[in-house]
Amino acid sequence: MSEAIEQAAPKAKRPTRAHRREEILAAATRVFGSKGYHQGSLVDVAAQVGITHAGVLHHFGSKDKLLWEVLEYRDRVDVQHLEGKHIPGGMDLFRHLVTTARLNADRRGIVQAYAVLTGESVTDGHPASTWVAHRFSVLRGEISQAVLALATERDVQLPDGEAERAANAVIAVMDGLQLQWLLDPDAVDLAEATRFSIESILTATLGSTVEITSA
Amino acid sequence: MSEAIEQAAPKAKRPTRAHRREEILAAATRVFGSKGYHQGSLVDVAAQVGITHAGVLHHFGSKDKLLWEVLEYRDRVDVQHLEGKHIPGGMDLFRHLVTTARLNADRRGIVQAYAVLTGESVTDGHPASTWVAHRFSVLRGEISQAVLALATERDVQLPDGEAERAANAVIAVMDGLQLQWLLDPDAVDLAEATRFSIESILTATLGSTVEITSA
DNA sequence: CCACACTTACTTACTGGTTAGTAAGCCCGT
DNA sequence: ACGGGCTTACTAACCAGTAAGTAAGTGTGG
Repeated sequence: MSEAIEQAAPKAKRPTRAHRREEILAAATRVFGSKGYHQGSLVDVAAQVGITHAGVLHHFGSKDKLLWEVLEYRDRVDVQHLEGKHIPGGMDLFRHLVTTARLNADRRGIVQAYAVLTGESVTDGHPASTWVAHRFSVLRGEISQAVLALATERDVQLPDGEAERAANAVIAVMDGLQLQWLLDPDAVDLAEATRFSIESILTATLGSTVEITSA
Repeated sequence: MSEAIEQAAPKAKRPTRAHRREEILAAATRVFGSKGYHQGSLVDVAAQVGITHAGVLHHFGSKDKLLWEVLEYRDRVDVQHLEGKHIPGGMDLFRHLVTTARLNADRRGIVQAYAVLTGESVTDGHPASTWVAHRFSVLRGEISQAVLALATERDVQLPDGEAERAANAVIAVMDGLQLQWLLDPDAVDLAEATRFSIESILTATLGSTVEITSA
């Protein structure tokens, strides 16, 4: 899917199609992140890679399609630091979530893009809404699975729907903390607050202290 | 502040200034909620009250000022169901938060407006960003105060900054749950999920079971 | 009590700006 | 020499804000 991203210096050759698309996706992530989808224009995106907005459309066809690829691009970046490509389960999943939060504290642009697009997605007919809804439902499934695994591991019998409630709370707290952190980075330590919140929810759900140790 | 809103049928007189402004604010809340601030136009707002966009500007001067008044309007609506106008402390505050969540489940428009504008506010130079940041800091203060009150009440010694961490988690979970609920109302029971999440955080923070009983 | 002065609540018409998308053509590398 | 990658040029739509005009109301002095 991504070959030939190297070749940085030698002669300023014409960029390959794949490389150019990657550049545009990175630029679009920055622009949509800092201005939102509707307010961020193709002209802005194009300017960042030194071409005109028609050049961007040449590669992506329409603004909507560009957004879709940006969202998929984020997914790719999100899991690229995992060794095995599969998402972990049980306690490893929560460790992964905290680790991601720690990494995110140094990737403001991506966090901002995610927050802005998620917020915008609740507007009527927004092109990102199905993507966000789908993402939530996938996360919900994975996290509630992990909660159930922990409960089984600790011989705890959970009331019906409790794992889903905990999963919703975990997702909510991560998104909410990102918002607060974006608006006032000094008020929230993203990684620490995420760890604290998830631990709290798991501890209360499982009825015994849960600690998430660093990876 | 609001006199002569009655007089429904008789002759279709000219609406008073106060009444007209109220109508426009309600319309703007709907429009900004369903389309966002940038994408929602003054023409949209004006059409909902049956005037032109210039008529809206006559009352509010500019789109930015209209937004500001919409945000203040939401604050007013938010606390109007409280008997005494002051915000409660201690356990009453958490009861209030859950009650508000329950009411919000039947006020989708307002929740949507809040979510959309909060999300948009993290974009660069957004007119709502200072309002949202201020709102967060006020909430943070009130909630951490309430957590401290509960801790004192139960003779619990909290580590330094623990009350603020809990407050951040509570705020985050409420915002995050609203997002999920807006995108998929069937996946989240707003009031129930809010109660569960806040109880979890408080229970874990205070080290003993906390239950939030209905008001 | 009523006419004249003034204010309020708009409308219509316009300005200057920005937008996504299209069409046609140019240039460079292969 | 040909095709991909791009530019220039354009369109049609939409935007917030301004200016000027109008009709309906309100207050007041005689």
